Amino acid sequence: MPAEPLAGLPTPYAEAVLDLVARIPPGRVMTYGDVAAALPALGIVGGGPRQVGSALAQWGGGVPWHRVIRSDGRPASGHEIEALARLRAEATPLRAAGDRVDLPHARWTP
DNA sequence: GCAATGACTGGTA
DNA sequence: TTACCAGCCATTG
Repeated sequence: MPAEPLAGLPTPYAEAVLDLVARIPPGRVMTYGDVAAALPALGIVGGGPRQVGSALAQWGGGVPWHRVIRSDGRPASGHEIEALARLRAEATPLRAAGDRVDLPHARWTP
């Protein structure tokens, strides 16, 4: 069955992004920059935070994309409400205001 | 082949 | 704390 609802084939970089995002444990998060920085360690080179965002925007429907946030602790633009709701449901450490992730505590690295 | 785009980042105000 | 700016780089049209 088709797992990708959109375009034909994810790029190799996108596949690596999806694979890594799928490994993020519940209650933890990674920033787009962290994901981009971790890919070379998996054998994938090139790209940057923007390519991670693009990959999730197109093919992120099958992975916990809400566990990937911006460097300032805020979730992806356009999905902040839904992402925060899911993070809260997973007991992800949030800041007192409850509108951002407590990065120092919630950040995860493979 | 070239120009525009984007679920970003870091620095400065 | 938020807001704006310039740089970044694969993907897309």
